[in-house]
Amino acid sequence: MTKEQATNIREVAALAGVSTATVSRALQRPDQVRPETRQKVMEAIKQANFVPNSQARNLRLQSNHTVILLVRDISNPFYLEIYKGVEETASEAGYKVLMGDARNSEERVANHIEMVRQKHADGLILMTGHFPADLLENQELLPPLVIASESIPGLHLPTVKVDNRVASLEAVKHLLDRGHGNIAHLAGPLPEALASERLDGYRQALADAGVEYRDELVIRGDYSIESGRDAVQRLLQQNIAFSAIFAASDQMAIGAISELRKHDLSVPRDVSVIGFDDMIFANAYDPPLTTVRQPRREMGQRAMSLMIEILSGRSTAETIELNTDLVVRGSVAPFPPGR
Amino acid sequence: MTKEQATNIREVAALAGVSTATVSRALQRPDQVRPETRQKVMEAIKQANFVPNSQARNLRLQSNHTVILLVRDISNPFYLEIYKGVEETASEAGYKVLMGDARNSEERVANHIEMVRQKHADGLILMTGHFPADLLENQELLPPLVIASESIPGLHLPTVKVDNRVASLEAVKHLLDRGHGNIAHLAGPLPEALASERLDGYRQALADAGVEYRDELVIRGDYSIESGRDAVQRLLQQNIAFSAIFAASDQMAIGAISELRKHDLSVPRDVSVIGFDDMIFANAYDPPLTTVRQPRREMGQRAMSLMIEILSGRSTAETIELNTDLVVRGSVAPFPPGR
DNA sequence: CTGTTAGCGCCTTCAG
DNA sequence: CTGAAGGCGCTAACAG
Repeated sequence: MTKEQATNIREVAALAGVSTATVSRALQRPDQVRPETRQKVMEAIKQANFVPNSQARNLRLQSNHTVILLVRDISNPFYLEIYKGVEETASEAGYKVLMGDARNSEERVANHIEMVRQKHADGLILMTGHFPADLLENQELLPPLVIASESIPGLHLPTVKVDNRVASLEAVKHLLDRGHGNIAHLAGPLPEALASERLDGYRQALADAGVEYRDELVIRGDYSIESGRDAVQRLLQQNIAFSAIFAASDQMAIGAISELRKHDLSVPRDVSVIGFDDMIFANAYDPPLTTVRQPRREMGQRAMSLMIEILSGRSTAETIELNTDLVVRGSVAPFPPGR
Repeated sequence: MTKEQATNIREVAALAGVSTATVSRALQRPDQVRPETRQKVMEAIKQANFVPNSQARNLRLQSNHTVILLVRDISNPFYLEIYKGVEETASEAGYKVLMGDARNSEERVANHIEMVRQKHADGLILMTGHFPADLLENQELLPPLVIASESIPGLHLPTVKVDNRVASLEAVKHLLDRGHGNIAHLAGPLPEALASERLDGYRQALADAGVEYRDELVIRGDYSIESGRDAVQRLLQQNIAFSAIFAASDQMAIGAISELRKHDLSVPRDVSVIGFDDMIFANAYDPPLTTVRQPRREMGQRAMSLMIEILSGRSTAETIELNTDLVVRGSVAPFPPGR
C-alpha cells in the first residue's frame, strides 16, 4: 500500500502524460493551464505523493523567501512579541522567519550576515546595538538589512523604532512630578545608541526640572534581570540615596524590585519604579509595573514590511517612528517620598 | 574601489587559473589540494569577494543543515531556554535552527511538516501536544522528527521529556505535607498527554494521602498567564474552597497569584502556590515562586542530539527521560492553612 | 495552452 | 593532485 514517492517533477510529468513545464505551471500559475490538464497533473501529484523541492526552486529563483530576525539576546521575552509581528506580516507575503540569537556578540552578528550572503536567507532584520566595524567600510556589499528598535552609528538603513528620548523623558517626568529628586537610572549597555537615547531623555527631564544630574545615579546594565539586581546592590552598597528608579527595561526593573525586597525595601512604598517595554509579565507582577509601552507587535510588522519593500526592489531609506505610552500601574507611589 | 563580485565558482576558477572542481575542493576538502593551488584559489576568492551559494550546495547535497524547532506557543518564554539548548548543540554540528510558532493550531503543525518535506529544513523538533490525524496514518511518509517535552498518542518517535507524573506527584505531596487538603490544579489543555500526565501525578498524590479527588478543583487552561487568571476567577466565582494551587506552568501560577491579589488574597498567607517550569522570572517574582524545575537547556540539547543521530542515519528509537527538581521558594506557606 | 531547452551554482565521480 | 562532465530539481524564455 506504500505508494512509490515521486521525488521530482519529471516523474510526475511522465505519470500525467505532460511535460515538466506543465507540471511546474500547474503548481505555480494554475490559471495558465487548461483545467483538465491541471486536473490530470494534480491527480498524478497526489498519486505519487509528490512534494516539490523548495531548494531547487530557490536556486532557480535566486531567493528563498526567508528572513532572519537577529536579536540581541533571545532570553529576553521582549523579542517574542516582535517575532510574532514579523512572522504575521511575513507569512502573509509568503515569507518564512528564522530567529537568531546574537548573544551580545559581534561575531555572531557577522555570522548571520554571512548566512544571508550565502543565501541562507534573503534578508536580515537586525535588533542589536553593535555591528562588526569592518562591515561598516564596504556598505555596498551588505545584504538586505533592516534595523528594528536599535540604531547603529554610521549605518544608515531602513529603520523602525520609537523615540526613546521622549519616552524616557516622560517617564522620568512622571517621577519628578510625584516629588522624586533622587532618581536612579538603570541604563542599557552604554555607549550604545539605544541606551544613550534613553539616558538622554533621563538627563533632559532632570534638566527641565532643574534637578542636578549625578553620575553615580546611573548604572550601566544589559537589560537582563540579573543586571537590574546588580545595579540595586551597587546603589545600596555605596549608600547612594534614591527614592525612585527608572529602568531601561522591564527585566531590569523586575530584577531591581526583587533585590530591593531582599533588603526589606518595598515598592512603591520605599522606592518607586518605572520600567520600559511593557512586557507580558509587567501587568501580572506585584506590584503591577508602571512602564513605557512599546508597540512591539507593530514594530515587528513594520520591520518586516520594510524588508519586503527592499526585497521587492522598491528601495526604502525610510525611518519609521512609532509611539510609546506611559502605562501607569502600581509601582510608583502616588505621594512624594519620605512620607 | 568596488571590486566586481564573483557570484559563482566558475569566475573564481577562471581568476585563479584552475577548474571549478579545484575551487570546490579547496573550499570543502582543503587537504585534497596542493597548498600552492589552494593559496591561489583563496586569493582569487578574496579578491573577487566571493561567497559560495548555499542553495546550490544544498540542492546538490540534498540537505541544508537546518532544523525547525516548532513550539506550541512562542509567547511562552519557557521555550527560549530550550531554543538556546537546541541552538548550541546544533551550531556545534554545523546546523542552523529555525524557530516556528504553532499558535496552538494543528494546521500550522501540518504546515511546518510540509516545509520539511519541501526540504526547507532537514528535520523538525516538535513541541506541541497535537498532531494532524491524517499524518498519523502513513507514518512512513513523515520526515525526520523528534519530540521534546510533550508526547503524542499513536506517534512513536525519539523523544526527550521529563517524568511529569512523578514531578507533579512530588509537588502536590509538598502541599499535602504542609496540611493542605483542598488543592486546586490548574491543568494544561486536557486531554493532551502532557496535561494528562501532570493531572495523573496530582491524582496519585491525593490518592496516596487518602484525600478525595474532586473534579471541580481541576481547571483546564493553556499554560498562559491569562488562563491562570481565568481559572482563579472561576474558582472564586463558584465559591469553591481551596487553600493551595498546583499549576501546570509558571505562567498559569503567576496569572493565578495576580488574580488572587485582585481579590485581596495573599500568597502564601491565604493561598499557597506551586508552579511548573522554573522559568527565569520565577525567582524574581513576589513571592519567589516554588516550582518544579525542568532542565530546559539540556532538553533542547538532547533533542537536537537525537535529531543529529537521525539525520546521520543512525536510527534512534530512544526515549530520554530527564530529571526534575522541586525548587522550594516562597510561594508555599510553611504552616498549615486556616491559621 | 503546451513542449523543448537551457541553465541557476555546486559537488563528485571518473579519468588522467 | 587536477580537470572534464553530468546532474541535483526546478523555472522561464521561446517556439509552436
